[in-house]
Amino acid sequence: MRQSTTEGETICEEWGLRKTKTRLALFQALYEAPAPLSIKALVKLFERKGQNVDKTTVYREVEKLVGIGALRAVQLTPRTTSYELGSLDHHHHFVCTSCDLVTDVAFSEKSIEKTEALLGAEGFLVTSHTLEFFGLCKTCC
Amino acid sequence: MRQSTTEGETICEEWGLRKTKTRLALFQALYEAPAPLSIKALVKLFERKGQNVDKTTVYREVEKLVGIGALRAVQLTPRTTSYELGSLDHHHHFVCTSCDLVTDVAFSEKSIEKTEALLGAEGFLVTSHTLEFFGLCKTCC
DNA sequence: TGACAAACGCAACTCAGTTGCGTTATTATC
DNA sequence: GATAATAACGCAACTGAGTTGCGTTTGTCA
Repeated sequence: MRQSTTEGETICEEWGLRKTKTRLALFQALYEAPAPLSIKALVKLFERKGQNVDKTTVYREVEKLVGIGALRAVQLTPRTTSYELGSLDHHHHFVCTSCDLVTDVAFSEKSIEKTEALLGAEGFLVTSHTLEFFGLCKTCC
Repeated sequence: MRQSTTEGETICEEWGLRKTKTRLALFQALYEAPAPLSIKALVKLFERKGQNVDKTTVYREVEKLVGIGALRAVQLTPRTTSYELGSLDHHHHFVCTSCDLVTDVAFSEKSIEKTEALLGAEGFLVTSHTLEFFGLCKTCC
């Protein structure tokens, strides 16, 4: 029985990164997760799999990986940041304000109104949205 | 010389709210500000005007006012929440990642791409945007 | 003007995220 | 396989936004 290559190992090779336990587990977890994960959720997940990792290590790891583009940080709640794989296509999220469920939303050049209508047709009731732009202003360009 | 009615007093009357010093100063500050203000910024502003207000009071005040719709909370940075008047037309924001300048962006049914092009024509370089939807999922509806 | 509820200040707290520092593990080279 | 360089790691202490409890003050209405 041959040893198969995990998703984490593949990503590490793509980015020329050391294959550490934490990093492999992190990529695997985010690859399997249906939605972005918070640091707290990641630490808990690793614990349940019998691999105790300090939160500081996870914070430093995601900071590095966001920096090189291997991960993306997403802000879906006021206080906590979550993370998803940087290789995913550009997309947005739907957050249920009652049960905290997070679903990916493909945007694909449609307008916000059309997207909301589409979500409505799928059974989601959209009550609000946030749209913020980031970049450089006139004087900082 | 007659006593003119301030913006804060008008808003308090509209919402049937007590005209407290903090509340009047809060509405006035947000009315005059060109962009959303954080709790820290508000406390500092009050201090500079010679009116010391405890941060707890400001937190409780904005919580109440967001609850009734007199204010809106906006999340433009990972850790801190800012506030703007709830009476403002639906709009979005441009955040300069270099100097933290925040500018209001009128959306008016256009697509994200058109809005980014418009901002570009005005001298802003948009490098990214966030779009998140909030509401109730299928099971919570 | 007095009574009542809303608003307030202060101290202590929670919790996400950060920093410093000494130790351990991964990888390239021998 | 041994070894040296460096990246990764764990732990403890810290920061800073936001919260809670509680006793006091203030705005409003009868």
